[in-house]
Amino acid sequence: MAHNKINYLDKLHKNGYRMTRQRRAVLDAICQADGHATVGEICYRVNKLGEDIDQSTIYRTLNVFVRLGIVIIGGDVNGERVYELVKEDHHHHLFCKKCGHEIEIEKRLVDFFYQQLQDEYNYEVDMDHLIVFGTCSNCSS
Amino acid sequence: MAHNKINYLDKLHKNGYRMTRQRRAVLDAICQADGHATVGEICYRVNKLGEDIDQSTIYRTLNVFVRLGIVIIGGDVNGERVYELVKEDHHHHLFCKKCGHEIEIEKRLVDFFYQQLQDEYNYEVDMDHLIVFGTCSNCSS
DNA sequence: CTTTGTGCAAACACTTTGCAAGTCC
DNA sequence: GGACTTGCAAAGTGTTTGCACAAAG
Repeated sequence: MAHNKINYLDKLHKNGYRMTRQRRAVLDAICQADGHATVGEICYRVNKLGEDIDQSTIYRTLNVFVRLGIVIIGGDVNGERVYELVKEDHHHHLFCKKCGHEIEIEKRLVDFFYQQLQDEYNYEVDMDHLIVFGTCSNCSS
Repeated sequence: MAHNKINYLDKLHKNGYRMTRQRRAVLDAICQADGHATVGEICYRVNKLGEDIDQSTIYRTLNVFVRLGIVIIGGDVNGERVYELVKEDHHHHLFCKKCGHEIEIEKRLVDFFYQQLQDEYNYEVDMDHLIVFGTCSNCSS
């Protein structure tokens, strides 16, 4: 995790942004939430970390992170956006609907599939995120 | 499409709901929008159909449809929910994050990809629903 | 010391809700 | 006629923005 933070710092600096106490806290909060959280959850965890950060700051921070590709918006749950940390590895998952366990899909499989989509539909596919739902071998037996 | 509407009528009646001018119009509007639309788009199309329906009615109608499984919430684009008609076919989509438009992915591409996942990970993949996010050719140019 | 970031409060936008009047079966 | 629906207006949420002050490089 420490290693990742250096990358984040780099990304911020390279784009003229600064690293602040608040941004660090938001990053930590999302990490502690397994890399994905709503603003509500982030607030809660930030408070537990002993920080007191305004909601507007959290929104602005998240928007900066999205702009820099540090975080993506993963959809919404009950009208609340879910923000997800983009990690270097761990992009593509098989998600078991029964036990909730995730298996990483090998890059070469995804790449081939995406390449086809790109070619056939002239679509710029978002490489950050793919989740395929199903049932793992444990649960299906 | 007419065929589908009968199903919708059935679903409503079986659950104690009624078919009304407004609900028909909302259904038509979503159909005309290729089966997926935000509330804003629905309003626009409903007006073009010569109907004048209150937004609250549209929201209530959509919530009924979601409850009955006639429609699902497909995510959000810029904070607006995207409502999608549930159709028998049309399971696999490329979804443009910018304009919200969807392209169906040909079954053979998905099948090949899924077959690989099945084989390599012994995973029983859920065939119902795949959405790949990206940017369509219109929006990326 | 200049530029960027923060907190506060107010503004926005999307969605939901209470209630009286209207509509479907 | 009785239960379900609608329109209207008002209230709720989640998110964004303007501005003066604070902090980072």
